[in-house]
Amino acid sequence: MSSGLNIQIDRSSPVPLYHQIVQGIETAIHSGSLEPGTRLENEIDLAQRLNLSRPTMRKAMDELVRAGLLVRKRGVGTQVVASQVRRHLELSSLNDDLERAGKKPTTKSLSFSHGPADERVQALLQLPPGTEVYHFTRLRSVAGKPLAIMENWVRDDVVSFEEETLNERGLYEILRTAGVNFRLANQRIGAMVANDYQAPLLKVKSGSALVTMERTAVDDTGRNVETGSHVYRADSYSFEMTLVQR
Amino acid sequence: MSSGLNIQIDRSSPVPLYHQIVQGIETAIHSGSLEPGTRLENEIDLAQRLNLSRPTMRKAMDELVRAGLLVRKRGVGTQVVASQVRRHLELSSLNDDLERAGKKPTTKSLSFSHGPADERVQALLQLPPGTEVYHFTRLRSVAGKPLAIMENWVRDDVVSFEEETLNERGLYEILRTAGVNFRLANQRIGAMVANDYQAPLLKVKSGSALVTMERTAVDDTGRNVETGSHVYRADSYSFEMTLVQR
DNA sequence: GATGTAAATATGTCCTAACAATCTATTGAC
DNA sequence: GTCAATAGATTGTTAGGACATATTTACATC
Repeated sequence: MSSGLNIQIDRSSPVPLYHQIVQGIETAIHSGSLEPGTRLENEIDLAQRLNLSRPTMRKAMDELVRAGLLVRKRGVGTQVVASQVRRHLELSSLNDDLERAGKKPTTKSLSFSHGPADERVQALLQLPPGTEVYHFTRLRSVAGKPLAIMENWVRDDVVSFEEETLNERGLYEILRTAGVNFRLANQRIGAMVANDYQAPLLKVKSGSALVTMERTAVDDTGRNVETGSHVYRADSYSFEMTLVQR
Repeated sequence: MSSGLNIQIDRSSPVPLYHQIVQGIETAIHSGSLEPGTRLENEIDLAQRLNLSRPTMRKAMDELVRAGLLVRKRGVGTQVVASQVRRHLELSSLNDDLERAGKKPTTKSLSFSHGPADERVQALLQLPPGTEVYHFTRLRSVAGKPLAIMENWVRDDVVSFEEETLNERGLYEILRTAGVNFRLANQRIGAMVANDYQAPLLKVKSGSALVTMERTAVDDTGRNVETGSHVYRADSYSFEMTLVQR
């Protein structure tokens, strides 16, 4: 079964060629023109037909394999994965995720302070002596329905801002604007039951299930810029991800 | 600050060169000889010094960047990440994880059956007509302490086994032995509170927090081999992971 | 009919080479 | 002194080629 893959390559575009391929195949899969289970043409033919070198084609396929859209097997070929592939758990903020999903999240600041960090936060952010932190708590809602309580600590040598800003823009958006380029984050997902402080804020009964998430984010200079501890209503939120065998 | 990185390369080894580099740098970081924040030599020099081509060196570094151990910045250089990097959330089973951690998990089968799948499982596994499934529930404990209740469905055209086998070996181990090569998995992590069935099995009070995980695993031929729905005691289990910016 | 062998096919690894884009630090002009 | 242009350093992208290794298929042999 030949794939009949037809991708437009624009060599004058600033978008790297391999990324154009990634987008092209992604689109073909999501649009249904590449059905699950389809075997792709082999790398060499495909590269030749699109006037690309094999390394470029391979780099594109590598990305798709890592993203979980394709499966490769030596000596056999490359196949479209036969499953509804979920978006990879990306390094993004809740705010971004919601906006991308077409929702309109609102945020309300519950507390805001600026000063020295306690020992735990100092260790998590590996703060240099003298560096202080912003510490704040926010309630995020969608369509009037509370979704998450978010407590965060941000080092004050990367950005400076006021409490009001947090009501208008997402934290990651603020940090990106300030020139912070996030590269990776360590996070831990668990569960707890809502206590008497959380329950009324999230409009759930005390004792309801909550998803917890703790995250520390690192920027491209290697600094631990931000750490946070969030809780989500379990009936409205869960973490989806695709794991790929290395 | 030069890194003084010294890695032994064995060209007669069957282990790919780029993977030897990955291991070498990983070891150097974990052993402390490459401290967090250290700038590595540039790719070209490093490749030359180890008698490798730059693409090979880059491939190794790519992996380490994806694994969250290194951070690269164009025009600047490559740095060791200044954070305690957690192991990436891998495509592995709970049993594997526990054994790797030195624990000795025990498993008790709670139910076992073989027959046609219901609609939901049929869709999740994209079962071809006529294919049936094994359906079973297990309780996993560590040091006598119950940790998780695991309900799984496995298509019967990849493996055949008995209930007793599940008490002795992990599911993924059984499947791998049967020649299944897992490539990726889609999973969703959430939370719930323990109901009256779960609570006594896990030896927690009804209403305690549980972490939930649903997973469907795909093998190297693109088949959805297995799907499962697990619950974990929230006081003993959480999911840790490193997210990397693409 | 079962079994082993070889060829065809596909991905995996590795190399050399060149140029582009970005960031830093320095230099020079005003 | 300040700001802009520039040079150097470093990673990012792309090309083309060669050989290795795994898998399947077809064929020959027993």
